[in-house]
Amino acid sequence: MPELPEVEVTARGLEQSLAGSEVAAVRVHERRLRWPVTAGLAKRLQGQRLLSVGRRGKYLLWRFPDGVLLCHLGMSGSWRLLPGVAPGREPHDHLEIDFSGGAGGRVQARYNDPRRFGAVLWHANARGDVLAHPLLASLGIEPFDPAFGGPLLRAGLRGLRAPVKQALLAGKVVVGVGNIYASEALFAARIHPQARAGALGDERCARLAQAVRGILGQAIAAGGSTLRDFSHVDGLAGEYTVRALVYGREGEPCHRCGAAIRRIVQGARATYYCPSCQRK
DNA sequence: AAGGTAACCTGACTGC
DNA sequence: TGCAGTCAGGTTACCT
Repeated sequence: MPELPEVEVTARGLEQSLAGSEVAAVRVHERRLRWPVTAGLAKRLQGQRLLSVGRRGKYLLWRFPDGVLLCHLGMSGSWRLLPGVAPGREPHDHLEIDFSGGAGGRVQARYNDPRRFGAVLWHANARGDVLAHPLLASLGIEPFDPAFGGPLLRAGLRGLRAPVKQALLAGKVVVGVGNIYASEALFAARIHPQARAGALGDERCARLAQAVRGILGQAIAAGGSTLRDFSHVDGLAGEYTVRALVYGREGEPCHRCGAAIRRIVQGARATYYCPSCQRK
């Protein structure tokens, strides 16, 4: 589920409803996520006012006066907002945070994560800037940073012998390109997923940078809907119809040239591409 | 030091 | 219907 667009939309939703309100209670039902949920989380959060909710890569950053709640959704995590003091729990609801005193009155945020690949960690301000946290320090540039573009992408890929698909996915050059969007961006840029990352020239890097930004931007505009599941047109006169052009379409005709879409495996992950439109 | 691979987990789906 | 096997949108840790 969660690639960058969904994380971005989640951050905006949380910030809109919860910023300015205060943590009234925290209940941790299951600590065993990717790493154990920080011990004593309730004590650290209790009574603190949520300042903002942002994002770095696919990490959510809940900023409080004393520190930052770092949260990653892994493969199957999600946050839901429930009005008031919502009773009952669904399977895989691992964490609940009750907020009060904000614009929306009492609101509860619940973290659900069937596969438990996600993370919920507290970073105290006393430990320094959260962006220097080991999980964040080596992340690539944000795709919507004005500095990101062909030249920076090319500089980042220089010298890499890995296939460009895997270089994108690694997130060391630019963050936010998940498995679906990697295939989609390469299709949009007409670059073969097995092309050597370091071999891409100025022009193809410029196309790829633009494709990455374009695809992610579209998905955010469409409300963070993930390409794969998105099958219906939304109400706005079909303005934001986002669908996968190659991902999950093995054997189906390419929308650009009609050739059969191929599926290969790179680093144990599926990649889809058009063998005719995309060149090494 | 870049690059490959195993590992973390549950659930949905496929084919016998 | 049941059961085994495969695959899933992410990332780190570890080995070469």
